[in-house]
Order: sequence, then C-alpha cells, then structure tokens
Amino acid sequence: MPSSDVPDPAELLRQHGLQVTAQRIAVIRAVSAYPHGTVDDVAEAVHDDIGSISRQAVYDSVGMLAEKGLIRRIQPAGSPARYEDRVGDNHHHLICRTCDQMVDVDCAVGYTPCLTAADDFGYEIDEAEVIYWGRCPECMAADTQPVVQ
Amino acid sequence: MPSSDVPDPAELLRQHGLQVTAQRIAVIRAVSAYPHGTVDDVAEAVHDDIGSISRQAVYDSVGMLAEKGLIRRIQPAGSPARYEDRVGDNHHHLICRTCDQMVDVDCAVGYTPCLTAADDFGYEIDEAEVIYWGRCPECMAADTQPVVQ
DNA sequence: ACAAATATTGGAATAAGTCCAGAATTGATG
DNA sequence: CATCAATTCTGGACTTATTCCAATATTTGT
Repeated sequence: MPSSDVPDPAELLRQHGLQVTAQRIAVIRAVSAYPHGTVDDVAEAVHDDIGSISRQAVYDSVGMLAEKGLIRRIQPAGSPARYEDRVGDNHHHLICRTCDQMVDVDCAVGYTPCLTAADDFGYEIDEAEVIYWGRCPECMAADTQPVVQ
Repeated sequence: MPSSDVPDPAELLRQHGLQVTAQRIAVIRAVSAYPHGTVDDVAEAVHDDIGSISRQAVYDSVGMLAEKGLIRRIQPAGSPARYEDRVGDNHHHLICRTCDQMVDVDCAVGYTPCLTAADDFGYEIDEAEVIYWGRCPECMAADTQPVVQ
C-alpha cells in the first residue's frame, strides 16, 4: 500500500476532534504495526518508537481511539482487551483454543449486524459479534503426533 | 418442571467422575438458580446456601464443571467469566451495551459450529460464538426521554 | 506570550483470577 | 468401622488487567 494511502495519524486525530500528541500518534502506529495487540504490546511498541509512555496514557489513548472508531477493541473470552486498526468491515476472528493465535475472517455481509437473532426481545441490536474457535493447523499437527512410549 | 426432571447434582458429579462435595453441590445449585452469574455471584449464593466457601473452591468447582460440560462458561467482552447450566443447545446471548443485561437467544442451528467461516485457514473450527450487542428496551426508553432544559 | 483545557505521568487502588502449603474431606479398601 | 491415599478446600499471597487520582506537562486558541 503506497504510503500516500496510509492516513496521517495527526490528521486522523484532528478530524475526530482529538488533540494531537506524540503519545497518541505512537499508539496509532503501534496498533497498526501489531494488530490484535494488548495494552502491554502497544506500550512496548510505543516505548520502542518514542522512548516512553505511561500505561495510563496507553489506556486513555486506545480507549479514546476506539470510541471514535479509529481503531477497534475486541476482547475474546479469556483475553485482555486487544486492538486493531482494521475497522468498518465487521470482520470476525478465528482463534486457536490451544495457542491463542488469532486470524481475521471476512464477514460475509460486511456490516453490522450481520446476523438476525431468533428473538430480539425488543432490543435495538447493533452488532452480532462472531468469534470462531478451534485449533490451528500447527496445534492440530502437534496434538496428533504419535506418542512415543 | 417437576423436581424429578431436575438431575440430582450428586449423581451428575458421580456420572462425570467427580468427587461429591457439599461445595460442588452448592455451586451447581447456585449456577442453576442464577444464570450468567459471576464467581462472586456464585460464591454469595453458596454462602447463603451452605454457610461458607472459599473463592478458590468456587473457581475450582466452576472450572471443573465447565470442563466436564455440566455448566457453560461465557465471557463477553468487558465482563468477568459467567456461568450457566443451560448447556448443549449452543444458544447465543444478547447483551445491552448500557446496563449489561443479558438474555439467551436460541441458536437457529442448535449445535456447533452454527456458522461457516468465509476462510477457515486450515483450522479445525469447533464453535462459532455469537454475541448480539445492542440496547435493551429499558435503556432505549431512558435514552430517548426528552431532556428537560 | 499567555492561559484554559486537555493529556500525561507515576503512582495507588480495585477487580478478576491464579498459586500454594497445610488442613479437611471423600471414598476405596480391608 | 478404621485406615489411608487421593482429592478438595481453606485462607491467604501473588499476578494480571484495568481504573482512579493529584500533580505536572503539553496542546491549542487568542
């Protein structure tokens, strides 16, 4: 992707009424570089990028960015919150139960909600979150290796 | 449901090779009485039932019961782990983003996985977890009340 | 340059879950 | 019924993830 296609983080922040700070720019870059990263992953990447950042600032930044729709917050069962910059296509995730590896899976519909509940109980449903669980090829291969007696 | 239809917790435990203890029986009863309860909810219910139980014993019990398929562990984004005794029908959940109220939604298929990923990446998929997010009727009504200036 | 508003810092605190040694209980066995 | 091994429970300590908070720093508009 040509660098001209990568939106300027500072511009993104301004467009959404957010103050531009070095920390926020670094957080955006970190989330882009490491999809599905945790706050710790992001903090580490930011540390490598601009030298240092408080955990509070990471929490504040990802929270604000997610609220504005600039990044997406996901949190599969048993996981801390994770962040990705692939937004707007309602893609799903496929996660290995053994090694926790996660891959993106396109949504057949492409927007929310992509499923209809059998009964909506009068709720105004805005999203059908889908997570596919299973085992990745590597863990399947490792699991079925013959046991040496 | 006639009480004869309610499986005896002790018998359930024995059938699954688990030792029968007062704590485990009380945990099973608590999860049945309070679907979608957290460990704290269960501990409180058990406390009312048999007087006392350690948090560790609650964690151990629900963990073991879930492993054996006697109860189900769910953990929507932003929530601690929750437990329910409605197992085997792959039902989904509908959660209010405002008040966190959760209701069960029947699965159109009734067994896992109930959806097919656009690309399975060679994974062996055993479940498509679906969570519907939105706002419940009460929160919708409260939100659209005219603002008195 | 200045000042208000916002953001960051660096801790303290809370919530959720795990680890652990010792005590208690369960259930098989004789 | 007594005994004992295995398992479970207890009551803390500990870890991870996230939030709270006062003081300080930075951004941005004037």
